[in-house]
Amino acid sequence: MKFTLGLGSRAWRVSWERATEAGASPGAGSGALRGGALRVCSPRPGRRGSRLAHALPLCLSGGGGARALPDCSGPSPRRSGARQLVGSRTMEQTYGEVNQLGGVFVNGRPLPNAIRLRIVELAQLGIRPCDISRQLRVSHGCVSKILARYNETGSILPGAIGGSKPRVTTPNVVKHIRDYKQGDPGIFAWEIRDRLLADGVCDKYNVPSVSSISRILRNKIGSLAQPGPYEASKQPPPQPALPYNHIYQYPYPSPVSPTGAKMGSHPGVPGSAGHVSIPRSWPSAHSVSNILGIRTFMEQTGALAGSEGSAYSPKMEEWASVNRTAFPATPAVNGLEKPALEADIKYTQSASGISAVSGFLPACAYPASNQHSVYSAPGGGYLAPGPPWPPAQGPPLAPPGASVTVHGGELAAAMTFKHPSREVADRKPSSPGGKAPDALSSLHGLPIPASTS
DNA sequence: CCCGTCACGGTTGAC
DNA sequence: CTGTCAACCGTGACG
Repeated sequence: MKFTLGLGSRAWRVSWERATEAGASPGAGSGALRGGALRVCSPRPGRRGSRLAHALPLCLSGGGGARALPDCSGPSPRRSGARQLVGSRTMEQTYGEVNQLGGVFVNGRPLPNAIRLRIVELAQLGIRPCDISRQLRVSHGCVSKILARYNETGSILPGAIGGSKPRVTTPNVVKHIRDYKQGDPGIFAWEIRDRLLADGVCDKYNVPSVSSISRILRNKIGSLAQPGPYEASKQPPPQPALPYNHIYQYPYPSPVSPTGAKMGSHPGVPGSAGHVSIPRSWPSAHSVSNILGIRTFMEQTGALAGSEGSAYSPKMEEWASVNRTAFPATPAVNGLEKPALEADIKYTQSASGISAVSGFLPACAYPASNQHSVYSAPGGGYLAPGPPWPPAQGPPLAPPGASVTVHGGELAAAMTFKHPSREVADRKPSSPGGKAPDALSSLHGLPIPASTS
């Protein structure tokens, strides 16, 4: 399979190659509606139509002032008609769509980590993907994808969205090229390339192409008789990676411990009869076990408060290195692609705006910042729209201890990464009888529906 | 019925 | 500031 988003290596053009750009005809409706989308290879007769055309009003933030910024920044308002807003205030519109299962999603955006986590969690409990799909109301394709990725990388986090491939011609590289050139004016670009590799300045993944080197020689070196703009000023030139640093702040707005407790498993802890053999010991802070840990509300609040702070930096870095070490060119720091946290960041940022959870929780688990708020349906949370699944009867599958109901708050909280040191303490022993909803039952005084099914 | 796959329309963020 | 590009997203249908 492709999709090798390997932990360590961030191949920018990974295998997940798809013909994408090829025939994408922009314009049509949102994904949900793209009924007419033509499938190049196999035209489907009747693609489903507009069932989703209407979006649901999910609440959203009412929260009133919570959001730091008016969401203008969100997905461009008024893009496809399909998107819909869920808010009452114009500025706070958020967009969301409902899939066939009744779940809410934001086209183009990753599912909340809480959901992702839940998917993995349920899978480990032995629940079949199809059931997970129904329970969480996430398309099975998505469930499949997330589980596949998890199995492959050990991470439940989405990949890096947006951005550009890190530059390979870092100041350091330029400097070396210049040195080589100065040392041997007649040196060829390809020789420089070889030397960069030989000297360990670059590796095969980030060595500049010959043409790039030529360009550097022509544009930079050529005129650089003296200290280049780079080193003169900044010693360690900003590595491309830097931009990703901010990611490390990873507060997830919603606290509360999720059922994470339920599994409460460390990589090897009893509990999940994971059909997904994942007893991997995943050093990452994002390991499922860690993730399942819950941060305390206060902890989170604090984190949120200091949005700019480095509440989680240490950990994140740790994770970073684990997760994305591979990009040689970009040293450690960014080992972590912003990517992973990206989504959360957003939440984070907005959260910070909210100042305290209090603001966002009442109505929405997430600060209503643009799309994200979509996931925060009031009370019901992500699953809100639509009848409980299965519709009328109890969940057929859920093992006793694994009721899979998801609460909005829970979801939001699920992904909070707790500090390792607290992990154990915070975790509740999983109780066979249930997932300890109590932890979730109230948040900051707010009652959260114990269960929806 | 299940599930892996992939086109699609979408968002994001660096340049 | 805006546009472009290339990454990723989840959905939904195919097989």
